[in-house]
Amino acid sequence: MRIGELARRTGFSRDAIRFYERQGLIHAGQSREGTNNYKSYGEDAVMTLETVRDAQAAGLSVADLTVLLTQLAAADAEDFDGDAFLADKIAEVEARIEASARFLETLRETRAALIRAPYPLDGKS
Amino acid sequence: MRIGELARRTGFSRDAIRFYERQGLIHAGQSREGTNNYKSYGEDAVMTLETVRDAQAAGLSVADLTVLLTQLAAADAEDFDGDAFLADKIAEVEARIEASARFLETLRETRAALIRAPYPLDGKS
DNA sequence: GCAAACCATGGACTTGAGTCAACGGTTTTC
DNA sequence: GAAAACCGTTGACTCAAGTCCATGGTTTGC
Repeated sequence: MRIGELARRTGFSRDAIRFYERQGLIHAGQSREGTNNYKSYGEDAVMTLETVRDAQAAGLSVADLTVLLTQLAAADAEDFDGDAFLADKIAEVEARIEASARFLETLRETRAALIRAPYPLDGKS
Repeated sequence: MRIGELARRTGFSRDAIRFYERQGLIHAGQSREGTNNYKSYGEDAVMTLETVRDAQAAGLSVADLTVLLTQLAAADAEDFDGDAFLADKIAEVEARIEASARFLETLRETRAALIRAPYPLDGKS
């Protein structure tokens, strides 16, 4: 598919997709027709970009993602030390989820308090 | 306490703390002695900054935090419509936690696969 | 057959979240 | 009583993650 369809299907802008491609997150072949120089993306690009979306929500940088994805692709274990990186990122994401859950609880309590007492200055009226 | 202690106790840099103060996230009084112009922060600043740390992990911007904190302080319900903002942020954080959990699962599966088959190119040796 | 919609490339620009450097004043410590 | 460590302010700078714009070529819809 071409970049427009990929953009529609993933919700990323074309410019963002091009940016990710420059960073090595996804790869495209040339249109087999050779007549134009349009790039052509496979279904895997959709999957990758969906993962990218989740990873961003989890706080990973594009640089981190690039390392992860290229290391997974070339998982030939000579550089299996990528496991340390992986373990690192897992710990990071776990910590971020915990912090987020704490903060979510704060938000919920705050909201409950506001709803319970919408007019806190009204005690003696 | 002065900014150095606040920095030590929260793990934020002095510059970051000053930045948050400029953005209205925390507030300081002047040192009561008046002899110098050092700012003086209360215990509440420590709490606030701890919340800020969690909120950042949850993906909130400093601008969002400023709105939340000032709205909570001035929760006099004339502008109770802040509830909509609150509900919004709650939904956002929930979504981010779910995406993060999905991504975490991906990371874990990846790691398990790598550990199970550390030398995937070695099938026939 | 032509206008509208699409594509690639390059480079400049933007925004958020700080960091850094320089300056001069203050407090602490030896 | 100095040197080291701290403080405030200002303004320039950085870095990530894109966005925007211009230019020029290609495809598609009517």
